[in-house]
This record gives sequence, C-alpha cells and structure tokens, in this order.
Amino acid sequence: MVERILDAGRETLTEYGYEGASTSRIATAAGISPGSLYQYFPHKDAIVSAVLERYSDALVSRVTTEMAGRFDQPVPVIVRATLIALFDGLDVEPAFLRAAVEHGTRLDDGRTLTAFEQRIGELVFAYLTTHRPALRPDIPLDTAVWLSVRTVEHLTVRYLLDQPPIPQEQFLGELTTLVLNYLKPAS
Amino acid sequence: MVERILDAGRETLTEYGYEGASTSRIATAAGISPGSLYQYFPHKDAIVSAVLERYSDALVSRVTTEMAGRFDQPVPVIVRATLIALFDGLDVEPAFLRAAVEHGTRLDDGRTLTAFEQRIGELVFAYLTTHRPALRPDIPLDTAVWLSVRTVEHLTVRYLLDQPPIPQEQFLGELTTLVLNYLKPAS
Amino acid sequence: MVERILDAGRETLTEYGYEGASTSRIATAAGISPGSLYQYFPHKDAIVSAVLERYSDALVSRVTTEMAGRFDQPVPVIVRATLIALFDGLDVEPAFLRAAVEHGTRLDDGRTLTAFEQRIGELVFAYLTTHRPALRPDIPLDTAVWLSVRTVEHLTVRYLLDQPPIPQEQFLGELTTLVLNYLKPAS
Amino acid sequence: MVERILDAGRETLTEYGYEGASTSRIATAAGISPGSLYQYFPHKDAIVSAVLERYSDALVSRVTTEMAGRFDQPVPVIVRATLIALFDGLDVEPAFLRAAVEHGTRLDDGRTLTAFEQRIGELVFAYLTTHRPALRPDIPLDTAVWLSVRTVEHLTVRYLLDQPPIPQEQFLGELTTLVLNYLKPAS
DNA sequence: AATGAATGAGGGTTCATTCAT
DNA sequence: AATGAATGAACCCTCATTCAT
Repeated sequence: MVERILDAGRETLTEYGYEGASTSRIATAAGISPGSLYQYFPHKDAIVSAVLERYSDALVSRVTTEMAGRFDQPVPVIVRATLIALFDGLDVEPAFLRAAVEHGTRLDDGRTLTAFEQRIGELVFAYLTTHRPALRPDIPLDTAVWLSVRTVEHLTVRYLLDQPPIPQEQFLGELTTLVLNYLKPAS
Repeated sequence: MVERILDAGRETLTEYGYEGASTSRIATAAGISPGSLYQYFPHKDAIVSAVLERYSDALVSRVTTEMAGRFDQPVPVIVRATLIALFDGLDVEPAFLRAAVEHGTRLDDGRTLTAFEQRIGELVFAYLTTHRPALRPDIPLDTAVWLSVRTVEHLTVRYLLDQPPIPQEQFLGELTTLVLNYLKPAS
Repeated sequence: MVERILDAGRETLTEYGYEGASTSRIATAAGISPGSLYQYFPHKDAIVSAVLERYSDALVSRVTTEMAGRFDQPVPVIVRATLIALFDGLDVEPAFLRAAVEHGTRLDDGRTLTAFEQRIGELVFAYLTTHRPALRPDIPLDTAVWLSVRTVEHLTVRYLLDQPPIPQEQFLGELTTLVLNYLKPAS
Repeated sequence: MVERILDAGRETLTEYGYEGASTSRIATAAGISPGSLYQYFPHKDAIVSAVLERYSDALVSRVTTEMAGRFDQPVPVIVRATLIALFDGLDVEPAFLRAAVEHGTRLDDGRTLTAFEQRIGELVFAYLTTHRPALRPDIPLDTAVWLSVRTVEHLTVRYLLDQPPIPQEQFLGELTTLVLNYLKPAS
C-alpha cells in the first residue's frame, strides 16, 4: 500500500509536476481516498520526499554497484563507467526528473538532494583516496569531490532535461574529459 | 512604475521566498494595490520573470564588460577574470539567489535561465573561437561551451547557497583549474 | 460589511449551533464567498468572538444604563431593576443564547464571557461600595460580587434555556430574594 | 470491556479535552481498535455521555450518602455538609471537569447534566420538605430547590475552574450563607 | 489609471463511522 | 467478537485574478 502510494506519487509528479501534485490527485492515482494517504504518511511532503528518496536510493545503489566492482581499475575506466551509470540512472521520464529537481531546489526539502550528493561524494572520495598517486598531486580532495560530483550530476540532469543538440556519445565523452583532465596530473 | 513593481518584486522574493511572494505582498511592497499590478503585467509569473530577467541582464552585462576588455588576453587570464566577475555578480542576498534558482527550475519559466546561459554562452563561444589555437585541438566548441557555462554557473550558485566548508580562494582556484584543464591542450 | 458578516454569524450560530457554524455557512448567510470573510477577519474564531462580543457589549451597556440611572436608590430597588434588565437582555432566541454559552464554555475563548462578568462585576462592586452601610457588615465585597454576578447570570441563562415550569414573575422574585437576603444585614 | 472504554474515555477527556477526544484516541487508550468501540456504544457521543454519567452517578451517590446520614440535623448543618460533599466531589482534575462542563453545555447531551440536577434536586426537595418549619414560610419549594441546586453547582464548578483569588474557606462560607439566607425565615 | 473588495476553486488535513476480513 | 484499513464529506484558509467604481 505504501508502495502503491509511492507509485501514485511518482505518476502524479510526472504527469502534473511538482506544484500540481496535490494530495487528492495522488489519492486518485493510487485508487484510494484522500484520507487514506494519512494512514501511511504524516503529511503530503512525506509522500513526495519518500518518492524521491526511493528514486535517489535506487540511483545511489546503481552507482555504488558500478563503482564497487571496479575499485581496482584505473581512474579513466571507473570515471567513465560511473558517468554512464549515473546517466542511465537519471534517464527516466524527463517530467519526473524535472519534478525531482524542483523538489531538490526547495529550501526545506533539499535534504534528499543533499543527502544524495553526500553519499555519492563519499563513494568518490573513498575511491580517489585509494588512487591518490594517479591524481594531480596538489589536489584538495574534499573540494575536488565536491566540485566533481555536483558538476557531473548537474550537467547530466541538464542534458536530459534541456536536450541540447549534442550527441549523447559526445556529451559523455566530453564530460569524461572534463572530469579526468581536472583530476589527473599535468602530463 | 514598472520599475517600482520590479523593485518590490525583488524585495518580496528576498524576504518571503519564492512561494511566499504573493501578489498582494508585492503590491504592498510597491505601495500600490493588487489590481494595479495587472495594468503592467499580464500575470504574476510575468512579474517574477521580469525581476529575474533584470537581474540576469545585469549579470550578463557585468560579465560581458569584464570579458570585452580582455579579448586579447590569454585564456587563463580571461577565464579567471570571468569566473570572478560571475561570482561577484551572483554574490547577492542568498535568499534572492535561492528564489531565482527556484524560479529557474520551473517548467515554463526556465526561459530566463536558459536565455542567460545562451547569452553567456555566445560570449564565451566568440572568445574561444578567437583563441582556438590555444585550446585542445580536438575540442567540439559548441559542446565545450555548453558544458563550461553550466558548470561554472551551477557550481558558483551552489557554493554561494550551500556554503560548503571550502575557502573562497580555493573554490575559485579549483574552478579555474577545472575549466582550464578542460580547454587547454594536453601539455 | 463587517456588520453583514456579524449578522450572518449570529444567524448561523442561531440556526446551526456552535459546532455547525462553519465558515462556508456564515459566508452563505452573508451572501458572500468564503474568501471574503478573511478580508474582514483573520480567522473564523475572530468572527464568532466578534458576534458574541457585540452581544455582550449590548448587554453590558443595557445593564449599565439601568444601574447608572439608579445609583442613589436603595439596594432592593436597584437589584430588582438590574435583574430584570439582565433577564430582558438575555431573553433572545434561545438557540443563540445556547450557542453563546457553548462558546463561553470553550477553553481558549472563554475570554468574552469572563470579560462580561468582569465588567458587570465592576459595576456591581462600585454600587455596593457606595451602599456598604445597607449591607451585611461582615460581607467580603469582592467575593460577594463574584458570587452574585455568576449566580444571577447563570440562573437567568438556565431559566431561559431550560424553561422550567416556574412562572417568570416567581423566578424573578425568588432570584431577587436570593440576592437581597445574601447581601442585607440579618435584620 | 465497557468499563475499560469508560476509563479510557475519561483519561482521554482529561488529557486532550473535549474537542481532542477523538474515537481513535479513546480506542488507543482502551487498548482496542476504533472499530470495537462500536460494539459497545452506538456512537462517540454515547461513550462520552456514559463517562460523564458514571461520574455524575458517583457524585449523586456521594451527596446522597452525606445527606442521608443527617436527615435529622438542622438546616445549617446539612447545608454546609452537602456543600462540602459536592465541592469535594467536583474537585477532580480540572481538565476533566472542564470537559464535563463542555459536554454538559451541548444541545442534545445536556441530558446528563439535567438528570444530575434533577436527582440532587429531588434529594434536596425531600429534605427541605421535612424541615419546612425551619424555612421561610412563603417559600415556593420547587422553585427554591431549582435555584439552590443550580446555584451551588455552578458556583462550585466555576470556583474550581476559574480559580478566583478567593480562599476556599471563605468561598464555602459565603456559599453557605447565600443558601441559608435564602431559605431561612427573616429573623 | 487606479483601486481593493470580491471571488471561488483549490489547497492539505481530520475523524466518526463502516465493513471485509 | 474484534479488527483496522478505508472512507469521504467537511473543515478552515489562501491567493491569483477580476471588475465595478
């Protein structure tokens, strides 16, 4: 049932956008009455947050799996693999992605987004730490991770949302270059 | 009068945030009645959009001026100067910046943001075109601009909004490195 | 307009009782839309409170006038006159009186009732002070006033609400006796 | 089981007040499910009424016992004893007393209160009848009882609820005087 | 041009009651 | 008997927009 509400929430978010996702619409989409929503969630925001958290978790999980299997591989390989995993994970209905971003932007509720970036950041930090020798020696790791994670995330989202006239292959290639050139030592 | 409404809109956005900026609050701040708003703007969103457009214009103008005076200078110099100009231009009241971002996220209204990026992009494109020899030879310029502009913009905004524990100097330094390493030829 | 809402509030209270007096019913009774209520009152309770305050004020005014014109008359005369003034003032539609009592009972909102009793009490206190020699010498005035006011008020309300099989003349006579015998010196 | 619900009802009334005493809270307090409430009571109000009736019964019983043991004693003695018994009986948690009064005020449900007053009234009537010679000769007994009972009850409740700055001793003394002076013959 | 009162659909939420299990 | 999830009408309140003045 929680599941059903979450699905309905996602549908509604996708169809009506962040602002248009009213409790009554969510209830209708779930095939239940408005009151029933409150049997499972304390208030509307909890529903929306849960929807996004579920998605965020799946994404983290996906990226984690991808990286975990390659901790011993060289930086270029893992960066590219990670980028692709993230790209694929974000390549859902654009309308839903847009709603998620709108939510992530919200003051109080940015938590889900922040948490997502935090988790991905930790992962990246761990990996880079073990590969420090392959990196630019003077790099401040914390800062580099902060920048990299947000850059990759944002560019991917924007690419999927705005659909600029850039071939997907080229986009991924350039994004990879962007990250690698930032991390690697001046040859 | 339009001016007065725009000022009021900005004030209200800053003080009450995106959601809290109701028409009646804007009207009050402008010292007029709610009805009068509609003499100058077709609907609320047009007001908010105009407020942000004005800000966006100022920002473009600022960056343009900065770059224009240095078209003959080497890439690292101009990149750094541009970054700083943008940083300073975005370093307004965080509450306003946040409201602007919230609005920029909106489906229909992303236009202002898009237009901003478009204009900055053209500028950067023009500059890079004239400095093509100093760049990585295989770089696809359109794409590189698309990536660079959005990266710089977003990271700066996030830095100002989230205030991560990164010294400003370091942030600007790393951001510069990120961009330069992406553009320059492998040495 | 405030007037119209207040009248509508009173009507609604009378017709539907305290619990049944919803904002939409009040708005309907006033011939306006629900939203308009909030142009004149900050929230529902303010409307109900104002309705009752208006009634309470009228009542205080009536009793005050009655007493004021007789400050120089002997205790029995003024007591009886006051009782009758109060009786007549409370003799409105029983349904409205009932709603008023329900409201007076409410925790937060008892203020109107308390204020009413306070004001009547002050009046009575002033009068009795000037007639102290005609009273039971050992009487604690504050306490006596507290008791008398609440007794008279409550018995009158109950009489009007419950309509016991007691002739009105007898009720007023006995109530007068009750108060006078309490105040006067043991003959 | 009915007992358990009644206890739960009282607890809930005390803790959450009249308005806050929802069926689900009562059910929770009783350790059963909301649905089970309806196995024992036709609707919510029946529960609340029963809670108050139980309390009312206890009160009547207490007063009855007190009076019964003194039918042969003089009026002042029994009046004072009765007043004190009532006072003590009403001196429960104020929150519960308040809830009881709120309920007693209700249109349909005033029955419990009325019944309480009726029963106490009968008792008082019986007593006064046997002591008629000690009373004011012209007193209409029915009416006198009606007035006395409601006066004593209401003043005591108000005293306990509003906690005016009157010492308890003085309150009881004055209340006794009020009643006795009303009943006794002009000396 | 300017007003600002009026609108009214829509928002999120509560809760007494029902009924399939 | 007992459950407790489901109901759904009703609640109070907000606010972008309109329009008579």
